[in-house]
Amino acid sequence: MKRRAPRQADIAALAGVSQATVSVVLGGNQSGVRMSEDTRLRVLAAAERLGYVPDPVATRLASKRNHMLGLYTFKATFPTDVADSYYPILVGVEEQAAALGQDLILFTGADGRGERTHDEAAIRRTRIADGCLFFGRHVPVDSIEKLVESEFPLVYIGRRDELDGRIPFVGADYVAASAAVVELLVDRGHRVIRYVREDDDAPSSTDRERGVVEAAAAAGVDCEVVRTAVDRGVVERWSRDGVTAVVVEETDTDAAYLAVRAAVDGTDLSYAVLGRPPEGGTEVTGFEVPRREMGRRAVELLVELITGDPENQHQLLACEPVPGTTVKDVR
Amino acid sequence: MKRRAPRQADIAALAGVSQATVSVVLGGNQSGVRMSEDTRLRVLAAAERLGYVPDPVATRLASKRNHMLGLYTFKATFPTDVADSYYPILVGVEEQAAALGQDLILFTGADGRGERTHDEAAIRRTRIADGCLFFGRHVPVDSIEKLVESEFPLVYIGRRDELDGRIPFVGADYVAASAAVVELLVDRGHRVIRYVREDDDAPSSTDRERGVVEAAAAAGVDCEVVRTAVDRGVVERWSRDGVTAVVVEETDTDAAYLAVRAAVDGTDLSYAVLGRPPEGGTEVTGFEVPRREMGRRAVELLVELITGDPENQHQLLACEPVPGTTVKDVR
DNA sequence: CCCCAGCACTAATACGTATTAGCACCTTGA
DNA sequence: TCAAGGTGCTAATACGTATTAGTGCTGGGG
Repeated sequence: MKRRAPRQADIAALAGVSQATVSVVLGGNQSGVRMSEDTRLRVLAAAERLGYVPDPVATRLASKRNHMLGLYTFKATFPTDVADSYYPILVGVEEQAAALGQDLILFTGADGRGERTHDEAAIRRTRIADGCLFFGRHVPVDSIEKLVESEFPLVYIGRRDELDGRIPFVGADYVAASAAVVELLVDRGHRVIRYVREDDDAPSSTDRERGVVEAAAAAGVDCEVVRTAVDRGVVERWSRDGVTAVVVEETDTDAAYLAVRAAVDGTDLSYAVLGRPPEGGTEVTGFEVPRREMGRRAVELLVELITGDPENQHQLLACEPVPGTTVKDVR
Repeated sequence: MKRRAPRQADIAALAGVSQATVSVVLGGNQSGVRMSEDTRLRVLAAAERLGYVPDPVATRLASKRNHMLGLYTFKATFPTDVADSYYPILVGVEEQAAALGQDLILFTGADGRGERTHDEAAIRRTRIADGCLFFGRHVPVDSIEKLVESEFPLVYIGRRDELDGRIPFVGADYVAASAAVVELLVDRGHRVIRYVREDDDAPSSTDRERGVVEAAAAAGVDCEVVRTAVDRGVVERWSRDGVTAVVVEETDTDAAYLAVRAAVDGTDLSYAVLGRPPEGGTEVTGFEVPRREMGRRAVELLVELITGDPENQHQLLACEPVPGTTVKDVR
């Protein structure tokens, strides 16, 4: 009783032509095969009547494109925490994909646990799409290298420098944005500051550190980098050392930021964040990562890679500064 | 320079066997073909040496299912407003899809504008997946009917009664939940209330109205249904008429709710919402729609439909009451 | 009447893997 | 010596579409 989805062969039978003819007609006759208008219309009518939809898998096997973009993230795609940093990225991706007429395949990985492992098989599966976006703090280099080697179009969301720059990406310019935060502190008179960061060497962390350290050096400011947990005790020590401001990295969990905020509360230390924490009353000094725009641009770049005329395979987007209210002037 | 990825045929040549043998060996010999251990090892060794990786596209073409579920929504999939009501649904869908080893295809529609029209072609495209989830206040009946007719597995998120119940769904029991809200008002002594609803006859609206009206009738309470905009003037009139409480429908936009809240502010009218508006200080009396669970269950049901042993094709989930603080006692 | 030039299609094949019927060979027993 | 039964593998085909070389037809000119 179960009617199968219609295929080109069914259309062909209905229209009294061959499967090849159907393929040619539905494909818009790219190769310029001679075809009467009458036949063309008969085929189209038959296709319409049967509600034909091309099988993307077969399409893909037989040729090139199927107008689907993959999206592979190294954790649950829809995090429970709505405020999570990459929701805006997804918004941008979806927007631009729709604008360019591409569907989206979310590769969920097969394990079903939240923490996505770097699953070889799952990553390979991305080949079903015309190309794939990847997102995550780290790169499973071997798997990704295989894809890159075989010239499978892919774009990372976030700067990457693995594989000698052979990984195209759209990222945020954390170096410049972080430097700007430090410069703001300097302008306000701060001369002794601390930088608290995650103990994890993803580019998004090292870039921020670079921006901070370089800007501090350029201004001749004392800036120690701290990779350990911060509490009241640490803050008191800082005060004795003449520290007047703290800069904190922002991450998904915001653990470091929250710790610093709690420890600093009630003191007269200034603080700033290298990003923009979820709203919570006070506007914290820092900058806005253009996540939505990153999503959009990543899709744009990916489609360019697929169609073969990529503009700039390594894009860094500027971050808008957020003045905020958590940095005071130092006399 | 572009080395083709090795195929089973290459392995076969290297190991001195046929492609079929390679397929059998690499497939773990599910069908119990007789095979000497020696040959098996030769094949595996050859595969290893060539760094073979199965082509997922070909694999899927050759087998029947592709382990992809579609998700079609009648507006932008990732709404800009993060608090939007269906984000939690997506979370549930993704969770359960991952748990069941299914990938997700988000059909973006080809037009690229935010407001998704009921796009025939886009809806047909859902056939790409093994089955598809649909979500939206209304049903494009003709398109959906074609899918249902051809026994394409689909599940609506939200109750539907179109097509004589031939549309499987997972919805929320708004009738019961709405009745419970009215019963709570009655318990607190309210005898004259008003029900403000959208002027739109989606099932999620009519179900709520039914719950409210039936519960009011059962309790012998005066409850007029209001479909027009509410402002200060209206509220004042209500007060003169002895109204002590208002019940408001909750929707995506929350326009009605916000209007009522504003109009009621400062008066001593009680109010309750048929749902749970985004946090904004006070906890409003109402109920929690189990959206995430709906997403999960919808995926579950869809997979059952695909594999052929559906439990219950029409599921209504209970909503957890939220006591809240916006209903006062009436002496 | 034959030949050639278009015309309108189609036959054949490729893409890479999965599935299964069945072939060729060997051993054993009578 | 032949049948029966077992072993080890392969030929053939399916999956659905894209591509291209080529086939049969028609009509007009010589």
